Amino acid sequence: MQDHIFSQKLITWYNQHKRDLPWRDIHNPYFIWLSEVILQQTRVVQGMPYYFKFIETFPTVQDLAVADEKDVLRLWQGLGYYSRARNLHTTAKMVVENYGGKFPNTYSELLKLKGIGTYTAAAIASFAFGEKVAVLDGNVYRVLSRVFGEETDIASNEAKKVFTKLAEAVLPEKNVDIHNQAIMEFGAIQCTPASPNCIFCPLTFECVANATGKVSVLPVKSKKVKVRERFFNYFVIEQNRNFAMHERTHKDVWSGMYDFYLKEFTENVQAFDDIVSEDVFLNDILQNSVVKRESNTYTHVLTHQRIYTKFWHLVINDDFLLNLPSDLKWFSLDEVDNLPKSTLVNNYLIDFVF
DNA sequence: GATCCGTGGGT
DNA sequence: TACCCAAGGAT
Repeated sequence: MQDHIFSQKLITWYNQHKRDLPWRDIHNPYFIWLSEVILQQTRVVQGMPYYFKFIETFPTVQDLAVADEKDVLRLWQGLGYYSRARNLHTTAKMVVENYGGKFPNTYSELLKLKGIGTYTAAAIASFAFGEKVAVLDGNVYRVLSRVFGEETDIASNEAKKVFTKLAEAVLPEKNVDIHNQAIMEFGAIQCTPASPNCIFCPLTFECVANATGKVSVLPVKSKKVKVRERFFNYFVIEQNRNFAMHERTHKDVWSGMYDFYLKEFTENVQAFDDIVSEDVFLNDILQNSVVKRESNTYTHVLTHQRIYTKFWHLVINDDFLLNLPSDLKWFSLDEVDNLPKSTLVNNYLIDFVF
Protein backbone atom coordinates (compact mmCIF):
# COMPACT_ATOMS: atom_id res chain seq x y z
CA MET A 1 0.00 0.00 0.00
CA GLN A 2 1.27 3.44 -0.81
CA ASP A 3 1.76 5.70 2.18
CA HIS A 4 -0.49 8.50 0.95
CA ILE A 5 -3.34 6.02 0.40
CA PHE A 6 -3.05 4.97 4.04
CA SER A 7 -3.27 8.57 5.22
CA GLN A 8 -6.15 9.40 2.88
CA LYS A 9 -8.17 6.43 4.06
CA LEU A 10 -7.52 7.31 7.69
CA ILE A 11 -8.61 10.91 7.19
CA THR A 12 -11.74 9.87 5.29
CA TRP A 13 -12.64 7.50 8.11
CA TYR A 14 -11.83 10.21 10.67
CA ASN A 15 -14.11 12.78 9.09
CA GLN A 16 -16.99 10.32 9.32
CA HIS A 17 -16.40 8.85 12.77
CA LYS A 18 -14.47 11.29 14.94
CA ARG A 19 -15.76 12.13 18.38
CA ASP A 20 -16.58 15.73 19.16
CA LEU A 21 -13.94 16.57 21.77
CA PRO A 22 -13.46 20.03 23.31
CA TRP A 23 -9.72 20.17 22.64
CA ARG A 24 -10.19 19.38 18.95
CA ASP A 25 -10.22 21.95 16.18
CA ILE A 26 -8.67 24.57 18.44
CA HIS A 27 -5.23 26.14 18.12
CA ASN A 28 -4.64 27.58 21.59
CA PRO A 29 -1.38 25.87 22.59
CA TYR A 30 -2.14 26.27 26.30
CA PHE A 31 -5.44 24.40 26.03
CA ILE A 32 -3.91 21.77 23.77
CA TRP A 33 -1.01 21.29 26.19
CA LEU A 34 -3.41 20.93 29.12
CA SER A 35 -5.47 18.33 27.30
CA GLU A 36 -2.43 16.35 26.18
CA VAL A 37 -0.91 16.15 29.66
CA ILE A 38 -4.26 15.21 31.18
CA LEU A 39 -4.70 12.46 28.59
CA GLN A 40 -1.30 10.85 29.15
CA GLN A 41 -2.09 7.26 30.12
CA THR A 42 -5.64 8.39 30.79
CA ARG A 43 -8.95 7.68 29.07
CA VAL A 44 -10.93 10.48 27.51
CA VAL A 45 -13.95 9.95 29.78
CA GLN A 46 -11.74 10.07 32.85
CA GLY A 47 -9.80 13.15 31.80
CA MET A 48 -12.64 15.24 30.38
CA PRO A 49 -13.96 16.67 33.68
CA TYR A 50 -10.41 17.60 34.70
CA TYR A 51 -9.90 19.44 31.43
CA PHE A 52 -12.99 21.57 32.10
CA LYS A 53 -11.96 22.20 35.71
CA PHE A 54 -8.49 23.33 34.67
CA ILE A 55 -9.47 25.71 31.87
CA GLU A 56 -12.12 27.22 34.13
CA THR A 57 -9.86 27.60 37.17
CA PHE A 58 -6.78 28.58 35.16
CA PRO A 59 -7.98 30.20 31.91
CA THR A 60 -4.46 31.25 30.92
CA VAL A 61 -0.96 29.93 31.46
CA GLN A 62 -0.33 32.99 33.65
CA ASP A 63 -3.17 31.98 35.97
CA LEU A 64 -1.64 28.53 36.33
CA ALA A 65 1.87 29.90 36.83
CA VAL A 66 0.93 32.07 39.82
CA ALA A 67 -1.13 29.37 41.55
CA ASP A 68 0.08 27.46 44.60
CA GLU A 69 1.35 24.00 43.75
CA LYS A 70 -0.95 22.61 46.45
CA ASP A 71 -3.98 23.96 44.63
CA VAL A 72 -2.83 22.53 41.31
CA LEU A 73 -2.33 19.13 42.93
CA ARG A 74 -5.71 19.43 44.64
CA LEU A 75 -7.41 20.05 41.33
CA TRP A 76 -5.55 17.05 39.89
CA GLN A 77 -6.66 14.87 42.83
CA GLY A 78 -8.10 11.54 41.69
CA LEU A 79 -6.47 11.56 38.25
CA GLY A 80 -3.25 9.81 39.27
CA TYR A 81 0.36 10.17 38.13
CA TYR A 82 0.69 13.34 40.18
CA SER A 83 4.10 14.24 38.79
CA ARG A 84 2.11 15.39 35.77
CA ALA A 85 0.51 18.10 37.91
CA ARG A 86 3.80 19.17 39.46
CA ASN A 87 5.48 19.29 36.05
CA LEU A 88 2.47 21.13 34.66
CA HIS A 89 2.97 23.85 37.24
CA THR A 90 6.73 23.99 36.64
CA THR A 91 6.24 24.34 32.90
CA ALA A 92 3.60 27.05 33.30
CA LYS A 93 6.11 29.07 35.31
CA MET A 94 8.82 28.41 32.72
CA VAL A 95 6.57 29.57 29.88
CA VAL A 96 5.76 32.78 31.73
CA GLU A 97 9.29 33.52 32.90
CA ASN A 98 11.40 32.28 30.00
CA TYR A 99 9.07 32.59 27.02
CA GLY A 100 7.12 35.74 27.84
CA GLY A 101 3.94 33.79 28.49
CA LYS A 102 3.82 32.39 24.95
CA PHE A 103 4.34 28.69 24.33
CA PRO A 104 7.39 27.81 22.22
CA ASN A 105 6.15 26.88 18.75
CA THR A 106 8.53 24.15 17.65
CA TYR A 107 8.88 20.49 18.49
CA SER A 108 12.47 20.82 19.68
CA GLU A 109 11.75 23.78 21.96
CA LEU A 110 8.63 22.15 23.44
CA LEU A 111 10.70 19.06 24.23
CA LYS A 112 12.76 21.10 26.70
CA LEU A 113 9.78 21.71 28.96
CA LYS A 114 9.03 19.57 32.02
CA GLY A 115 6.49 16.85 31.47
CA ILE A 116 6.63 17.23 27.69
CA GLY A 117 8.21 14.22 26.02
CA THR A 118 8.35 13.12 22.42
CA TYR A 119 4.65 12.37 22.11
CA THR A 120 3.34 15.54 23.75
CA ALA A 121 5.84 17.77 21.93
CA ALA A 122 4.75 16.29 18.60
CA ALA A 123 1.07 16.65 19.50
CA ILE A 124 1.35 20.33 20.45
CA ALA A 125 3.68 21.17 17.56
CA SER A 126 1.35 19.65 14.98
CA PHE A 127 -2.05 20.54 16.48
CA ALA A 128 -1.27 24.09 17.54
CA PHE A 129 1.40 25.11 15.03
CA GLY A 130 1.02 22.75 12.08
CA GLU A 131 4.58 21.46 12.28
CA LYS A 132 5.19 18.28 10.31
CA VAL A 133 6.04 15.85 13.08
CA ALA A 134 4.53 12.43 13.71
CA VAL A 135 2.85 11.54 16.98
CA LEU A 136 3.69 8.14 18.44
CA ASP A 137 1.45 6.94 21.25
CA GLY A 138 -0.13 3.64 22.23
CA ASN A 139 -2.75 3.95 19.50
CA VAL A 140 -0.18 4.62 16.79
CA TYR A 141 1.95 1.66 17.87
CA ARG A 142 -1.08 -0.60 17.58
CA VAL A 143 -2.37 0.71 14.24
CA LEU A 144 1.03 0.65 12.53
CA SER A 145 1.92 -2.71 14.00
CA ARG A 146 -1.22 -4.31 12.62
CA VAL A 147 -1.56 -2.55 9.28
CA PHE A 148 2.09 -3.09 8.32
CA GLY A 149 2.61 -6.35 10.21
CA GLU A 150 5.45 -4.88 12.26
CA GLU A 151 6.25 -7.37 15.00
CA THR A 152 8.97 -5.56 16.93
CA ASP A 153 8.22 -5.76 20.65
CA ILE A 154 6.79 -2.34 21.51
CA ALA A 155 8.26 -2.63 25.01
CA SER A 156 11.78 -2.75 23.59
CA ASN A 157 14.08 0.18 22.97
CA GLU A 158 14.35 -0.76 19.33
CA ALA A 159 10.60 -0.30 18.86
CA LYS A 160 10.62 3.44 19.38
CA LYS A 161 13.04 3.92 16.48
CA VAL A 162 11.28 1.44 14.21
CA PHE A 163 7.80 2.82 14.80
CA THR A 164 8.90 6.44 14.68
CA LYS A 165 10.35 5.75 11.25
CA LEU A 166 7.11 4.08 10.15
CA ALA A 167 4.99 6.93 11.55
CA GLU A 168 7.12 9.47 9.69
CA ALA A 169 6.93 7.48 6.47
CA VAL A 170 3.13 7.60 6.36
CA LEU A 171 2.94 11.29 7.26
CA PRO A 172 1.31 13.38 4.49
CA GLU A 173 2.73 16.67 3.20
CA LYS A 174 -0.39 18.60 4.15
CA ASN A 175 -2.88 18.30 7.00
CA VAL A 176 -0.38 16.67 9.34
CA ASP A 177 -2.46 17.75 12.32
CA ILE A 178 -5.55 16.02 10.95
CA HIS A 179 -3.53 12.93 10.05
CA ASN A 180 -2.13 12.72 13.59
CA GLN A 181 -5.60 13.12 15.11
CA ALA A 182 -6.97 10.57 12.66
CA ILE A 183 -4.48 7.78 13.36
CA MET A 184 -4.96 8.11 17.12
CA GLU A 185 -8.74 8.25 16.85
CA PHE A 186 -8.64 5.25 14.53
CA GLY A 187 -6.68 3.31 17.15
CA ALA A 188 -8.99 4.40 19.95
CA ILE A 189 -12.29 3.62 18.22
CA GLN A 190 -11.77 1.21 15.31
CA CYS A 191 -8.44 -0.59 15.73
CA THR A 192 -9.03 -1.31 19.41
CA PRO A 193 -6.74 -3.47 21.59
CA ALA A 194 -9.29 -6.25 22.16
CA SER A 195 -11.61 -7.69 19.52
CA PRO A 196 -11.65 -4.91 16.92
CA ASN A 197 -14.46 -5.07 14.40
CA CYS A 198 -12.34 -5.75 11.34
CA ILE A 199 -15.40 -6.45 9.15
CA PHE A 200 -16.21 -2.75 9.10
CA CYS A 201 -12.62 -1.54 8.88
CA PRO A 202 -11.74 0.66 5.87
CA LEU A 203 -8.28 -0.95 5.82
CA THR A 204 -9.41 -4.58 5.84
CA PHE A 205 -7.79 -5.37 2.52
CA GLU A 206 -4.57 -3.48 3.17
CA CYS A 207 -4.03 -4.73 6.73
CA VAL A 208 -1.21 -7.28 7.04
CA ALA A 209 -2.38 -8.47 10.46
CA ASN A 210 -5.85 -9.13 9.09
CA ALA A 211 -4.44 -11.05 6.13
CA THR A 212 -2.17 -13.18 8.30
CA GLY A 213 -4.59 -13.71 11.18
CA LYS A 214 -2.38 -11.84 13.63
CA VAL A 215 -4.73 -9.07 14.69
CA SER A 216 -5.09 -10.53 18.18
CA VAL A 217 -1.34 -10.91 18.75
CA LEU A 218 -0.27 -7.50 17.47
CA PRO A 219 1.25 -5.34 18.71
CA VAL A 220 3.74 -7.60 20.46
CA LYS A 221 4.31 -6.41 24.01
CA SER A 222 6.55 -8.38 26.34
CA LYS A 223 6.87 -6.70 29.69
CA LYS A 224 4.77 -7.82 32.59
CA VAL A 225 4.90 -5.60 35.65
CA LYS A 226 5.61 -7.18 38.99
CA VAL A 227 3.43 -6.00 41.81
CA ARG A 228 4.88 -5.22 45.23
CA GLU A 229 2.69 -5.80 48.27
CA ARG A 230 2.68 -3.22 51.06
CA PHE A 231 0.85 -3.02 54.36
CA PHE A 232 -0.15 0.40 55.66
CA ASN A 233 -1.50 1.34 59.05
CA TYR A 234 -2.70 4.94 58.98
CA PHE A 235 -3.33 6.68 62.28
CA VAL A 236 -5.98 9.34 61.83
CA ILE A 237 -5.12 11.64 64.70
CA GLU A 238 -7.95 14.01 65.62
CA GLN A 239 -8.24 16.59 68.38
CA ASN A 240 -10.91 19.27 68.70
CA ARG A 241 -12.00 18.49 65.10
CA ASN A 242 -8.51 19.16 63.82
CA PHE A 243 -6.53 16.52 61.98
CA ALA A 244 -2.81 15.82 61.92
CA MET A 245 -1.65 15.58 58.32
CA HIS A 246 1.72 14.94 56.68
CA GLU A 247 3.06 15.97 53.29
CA ARG A 248 4.63 13.10 51.41
CA THR A 249 8.02 14.22 50.17
CA HIS A 250 10.19 11.18 49.69
CA LYS A 251 10.63 9.19 46.51
CA ASP A 252 7.48 7.13 46.72
CA VAL A 253 3.91 7.18 45.52
CA TRP A 254 1.84 10.33 46.05
CA SER A 255 4.76 12.69 46.46
CA GLY A 256 3.45 16.16 47.34
CA MET A 257 0.13 14.77 48.52
CA TYR A 258 -1.01 14.72 52.15
CA ASP A 259 -1.73 11.71 54.31
CA PHE A 260 -1.86 10.61 57.95
CA TYR A 261 0.72 9.27 60.38
CA LEU A 262 1.85 6.04 58.79
CA LYS A 263 3.29 2.79 60.07
CA GLU A 264 4.28 0.60 57.15
CA PHE A 265 5.18 -3.08 57.17
CA THR A 266 6.41 -5.46 54.51
CA GLU A 267 4.09 -8.16 55.78
CA ASN A 268 0.67 -8.26 57.33
CA VAL A 269 0.91 -7.33 61.00
CA GLN A 270 -2.47 -7.89 62.63
CA ALA A 271 -2.00 -7.27 66.33
CA PHE A 272 -2.44 -3.67 67.40
CA ASP A 273 0.27 -4.03 70.03
CA ASP A 274 2.75 -5.15 67.40
CA ILE A 275 1.84 -2.22 65.16
CA VAL A 276 2.36 0.45 67.80
CA SER A 277 5.17 -1.21 69.73
CA GLU A 278 8.36 0.80 70.04
CA ASP A 279 6.66 3.89 68.64
CA VAL A 280 7.15 6.49 71.35
CA PHE A 281 4.85 9.03 69.76
CA LEU A 282 1.92 6.63 69.39
CA ASN A 283 2.31 5.18 72.86
CA ASP A 284 2.32 8.68 74.28
CA ILE A 285 -0.88 9.43 72.41
CA LEU A 286 -2.63 6.22 73.33
CA GLN A 287 -2.48 7.11 76.99
CA ASN A 288 -4.58 10.17 76.28
CA SER A 289 -6.99 9.20 73.54
CA VAL A 290 -9.82 6.97 72.46
CA VAL A 291 -9.65 4.60 69.50
CA LYS A 292 -12.76 5.82 67.75
CA ARG A 293 -12.53 3.41 64.85
CA GLU A 294 -10.57 0.48 63.48
CA SER A 295 -11.44 0.42 59.80
CA ASN A 296 -11.75 -2.53 57.51
CA THR A 297 -8.84 -3.22 55.23
CA TYR A 298 -8.78 -1.03 52.15
CA THR A 299 -7.07 -2.74 49.21
CA HIS A 300 -5.65 -0.07 46.98
CA VAL A 301 -4.29 -1.28 43.65
CA LEU A 302 -1.65 0.67 41.74
CA THR A 303 0.33 -0.27 38.66
CA HIS A 304 3.30 -1.63 40.60
CA GLN A 305 1.87 -1.99 44.08
CA ARG A 306 -0.97 -3.48 46.03
CA ILE A 307 -1.43 -1.59 49.27
CA TYR A 308 -3.44 -3.15 52.08
CA THR A 309 -4.44 -0.39 54.46
CA LYS A 310 -6.09 -0.18 57.84
CA PHE A 311 -7.07 3.16 59.36
CA TRP A 312 -6.92 3.65 63.12
CA HIS A 313 -8.90 6.72 64.09
CA LEU A 314 -7.64 8.19 67.35
CA VAL A 315 -9.44 11.03 69.09
CA ILE A 316 -7.11 12.82 71.49
CA ASN A 317 -8.47 14.16 74.75
CA ASP A 318 -9.30 17.85 74.37
CA ASP A 319 -7.06 19.01 77.19
CA PHE A 320 -4.04 16.90 76.34
CA LEU A 321 -1.13 19.02 75.13
CA LEU A 322 0.22 17.01 72.25
CA ASN A 323 3.60 17.66 70.65
CA LEU A 324 3.38 16.63 67.01
CA PRO A 325 6.46 15.37 65.20
CA SER A 326 7.85 18.06 62.90
CA ASP A 327 6.43 16.48 59.75
CA LEU A 328 2.85 16.52 61.09
CA LYS A 329 0.68 19.61 61.15
CA TRP A 330 -2.85 20.35 62.36
CA PHE A 331 -5.57 21.17 59.83
CA SER A 332 -9.21 22.00 60.27
CA LEU A 333 -11.76 19.92 58.38
CA ASP A 334 -12.10 22.64 55.74
CA GLU A 335 -8.35 22.77 55.34
CA VAL A 336 -8.14 19.00 55.08
CA ASP A 337 -10.71 19.16 52.31
CA ASN A 338 -8.53 21.62 50.40
CA LEU A 339 -5.32 19.60 50.74
CA PRO A 340 -4.30 17.31 47.87
CA LYS A 341 -4.80 13.71 48.92
CA SER A 342 -4.47 10.27 47.38
CA THR A 343 -7.67 8.46 46.48
CA LEU A 344 -6.88 5.98 49.26
CA VAL A 345 -6.80 8.68 51.93
CA ASN A 346 -9.71 10.52 50.38
CA ASN A 347 -11.81 7.37 50.38
CA TYR A 348 -11.44 7.01 54.14
CA LEU A 349 -12.32 10.66 54.67
CA ILE A 350 -15.41 10.31 52.49
CA ASP A 351 -16.45 7.11 54.22
CA PHE A 352 -16.11 8.31 57.82
CA VAL A 353 -15.14 11.97 58.23
CA PHE A 354 -16.62 14.34 55.66
C1' DG B 1 17.40 1.62 30.08
C1' DA B 2 14.49 -0.93 33.19
C1' DT B 3 11.55 0.71 36.61
C1' DC B 4 8.52 3.65 38.72
C1' DC B 5 4.57 6.75 38.82
C1' DG B 6 -2.40 6.30 39.78
C1' DT B 7 -6.79 5.42 38.75
C1' DG B 8 -10.71 3.31 36.69
C1' DG B 9 -12.94 0.58 33.23
C1' DG B 10 -13.16 -3.55 30.25
C1' DT B 11 -12.91 -8.53 29.65
C1' DT C 1 -10.22 -13.08 39.76
C1' DA C 2 -6.53 -11.48 37.45
C1' DC C 3 -5.02 -9.15 33.86
C1' DC C 4 -4.79 -5.53 30.40
C1' DC C 5 -4.31 -0.88 29.30
C1' DA C 6 -5.36 4.21 28.50
C1' DA C 7 -3.42 10.74 23.69
C1' DG C 8 3.75 8.88 28.41
C1' DG C 9 7.53 10.92 31.02
C1' DA C 10 11.30 11.05 34.34
C1' DT C 11 14.98 8.89 36.42
